[in-house]
Amino acid sequence: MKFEAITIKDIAKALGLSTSTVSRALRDSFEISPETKERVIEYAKEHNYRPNPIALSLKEKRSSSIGVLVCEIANSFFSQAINGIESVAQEKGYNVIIAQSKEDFEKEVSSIQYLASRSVDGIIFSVSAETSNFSHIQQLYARGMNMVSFDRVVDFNDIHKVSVDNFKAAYEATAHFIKNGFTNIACIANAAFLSITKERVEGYSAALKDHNIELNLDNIFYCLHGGLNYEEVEEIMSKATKGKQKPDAILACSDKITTSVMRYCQQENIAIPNEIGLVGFSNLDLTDLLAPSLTVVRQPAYEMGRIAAELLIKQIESKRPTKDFEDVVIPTELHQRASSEKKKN
Amino acid sequence: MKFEAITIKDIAKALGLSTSTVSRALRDSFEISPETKERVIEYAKEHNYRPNPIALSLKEKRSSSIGVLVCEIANSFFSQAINGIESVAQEKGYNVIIAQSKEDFEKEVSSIQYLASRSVDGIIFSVSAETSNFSHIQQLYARGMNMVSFDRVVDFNDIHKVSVDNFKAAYEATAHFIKNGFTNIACIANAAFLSITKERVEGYSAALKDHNIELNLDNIFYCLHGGLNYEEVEEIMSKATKGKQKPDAILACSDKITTSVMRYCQQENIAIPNEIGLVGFSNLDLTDLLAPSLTVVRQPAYEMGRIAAELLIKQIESKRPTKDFEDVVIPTELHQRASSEKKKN
DNA sequence: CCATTTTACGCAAACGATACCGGTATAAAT
DNA sequence: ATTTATACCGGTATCGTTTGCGTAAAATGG
Repeated sequence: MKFEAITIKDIAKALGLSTSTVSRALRDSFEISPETKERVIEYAKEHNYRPNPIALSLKEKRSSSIGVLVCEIANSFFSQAINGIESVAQEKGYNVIIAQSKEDFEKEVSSIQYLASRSVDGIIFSVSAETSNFSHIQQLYARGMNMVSFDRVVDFNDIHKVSVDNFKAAYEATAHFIKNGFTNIACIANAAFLSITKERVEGYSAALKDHNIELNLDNIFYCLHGGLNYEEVEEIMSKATKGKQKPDAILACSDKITTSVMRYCQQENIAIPNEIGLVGFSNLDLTDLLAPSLTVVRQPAYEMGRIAAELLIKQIESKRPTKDFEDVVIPTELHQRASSEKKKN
Repeated sequence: MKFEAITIKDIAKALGLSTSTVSRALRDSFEISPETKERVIEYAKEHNYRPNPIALSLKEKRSSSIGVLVCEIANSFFSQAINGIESVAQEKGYNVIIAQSKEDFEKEVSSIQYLASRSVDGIIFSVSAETSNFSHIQQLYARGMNMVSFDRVVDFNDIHKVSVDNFKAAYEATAHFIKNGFTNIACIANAAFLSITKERVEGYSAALKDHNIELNLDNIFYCLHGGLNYEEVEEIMSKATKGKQKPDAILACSDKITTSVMRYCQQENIAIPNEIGLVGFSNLDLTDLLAPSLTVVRQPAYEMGRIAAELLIKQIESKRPTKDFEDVVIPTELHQRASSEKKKN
């Protein structure tokens, strides 16, 4: 089945006019007599005429749509970010096309190529957990595609970036632990080469150092697949809690990891926070209702999405190549709750 | 800035061929000599040629993209469903364009019109909480747009529908309450005219009847805005719990409502399940970790998304108009946990 | 060696909308 | 009566791609 809609040609034929006249009448050109305009507009309205956006795209060399590449839509952080992106896009007359990498490098490359081949005017992307090489992105960017790097940002300059202050977020969370009396704090992070991972681990390390706690590299764990599967976190937790130097607190550096850690502790009957403290990055809006209520680092995902979309659309609609690249860094919020309160002994 | 990519014309000019020859060479036509093919393909590869999908769309009268209209992306049910839709779309070579109604009727109408004007080959939609009139959808559908009604389905026939067995879901949840000793069960549902609301309320009512509990209409509450804002649920909860016939259990009929009810109970220090039992529709994957662990009705959102996308794409690619319309009804899962266990007195 | 087939390619139309470059008809000005 | 201005409208190229048709040149057959 195909959806056949009325075209400017149909109107022209029906009214005995040329397509150019119809086009001008619809665009309210001064060269068309009021009567003709009226006839055309009436007919168009009656037959529910809409200009074919595809024909326009071809002519204008722009599609009025932007692509969004994330690892997974069904993730509170990303779905909130997409919400923000969609809001701005809607306001400015753009479509949003989504693609998922599922933390798979190959899928990321093919998705971005697919989006690229001129079906979108620009791309907002957060790289997959497997992405340590950005050449596919850099090439596309060099060829003139408008792009905004977002959340897990790239390591090269001259591109708009929107992210949170990951260093500070992890620093504050770690300092919060220390202030609450935890000393042997483990950090379960995402894949090691991701920007967010590096920054968070650095923040974590810096906080330890500033509080005169020696950094133990065995306390830092990486999830190669971003904690996409539970088993990954399970293995790490098993290793961490069954070692001789069992940590008394855990900083979980992603939504998925946080949830998995909590689930593991429940399954293994590890009491939070008495046996082990927990602070997690999470954008779920019911972490306050968990048992125990969870101390979280919350990222302003919606706002990040809005900013990224605004930057991208501004770049798309700019006549001149962008000169000043923004590196927007947004603060996170630490919500202090029960999971990180050490019981006084 | 504009992304200028190489076209078939550029290749033709560079190699001293006509565009038709290049086109045929790239499509491996038998009319082109092996040497010419080789030259063209080599050059195309070298310059990273990709056919312009917009030009193709114009010619083929299809865009290879499908639209998805939901009320809100940042909702676990819908983001999981979109995940499923995107998976199938990706497999079959389609783009996914998303739009949000934000539970607003006007926004739904404009979004669907926008998607419609031939920029998508088909639409998967779940209507907004404000939608009681389906004429905008029916008109578009009658004009030949491929559509699949999903989750909150329409009330007319001859269209593919994908939903869960809402009647049974609510029936089972209510029966579960009764079995556990609850008798004065309230039901907080979505907007009254939604298909899911009607079916759930009917299931709830039927379960009461089958267990010889008289239906009290004052125990049924509706959220006009689908519980999108907390205040809506707060008001209902306040009214429900401060009445003379205070319910001893609540069936919360959507993700948002469930979370809001829990939050209200915590704020007002209403003990779950001792003071009030709770079963909620929810697709969040950590409801087992809540305090208390939450009895939920879980909908197979990912699977629903996949089925809807498969039906839609099958319809799009079918030569003949669809005759047999599917009404796919998928069972839900009742996960029994602490929030609905009445303490024996 | 000529007739016929085959091979290999080019031309042009088509998809829908726009915009430049015209053209014609009427009316006003000279 | 001729020119000029103005108001209105049409023709056509364009965007990138595919495809039916046409046709040279080469290959084949007798």
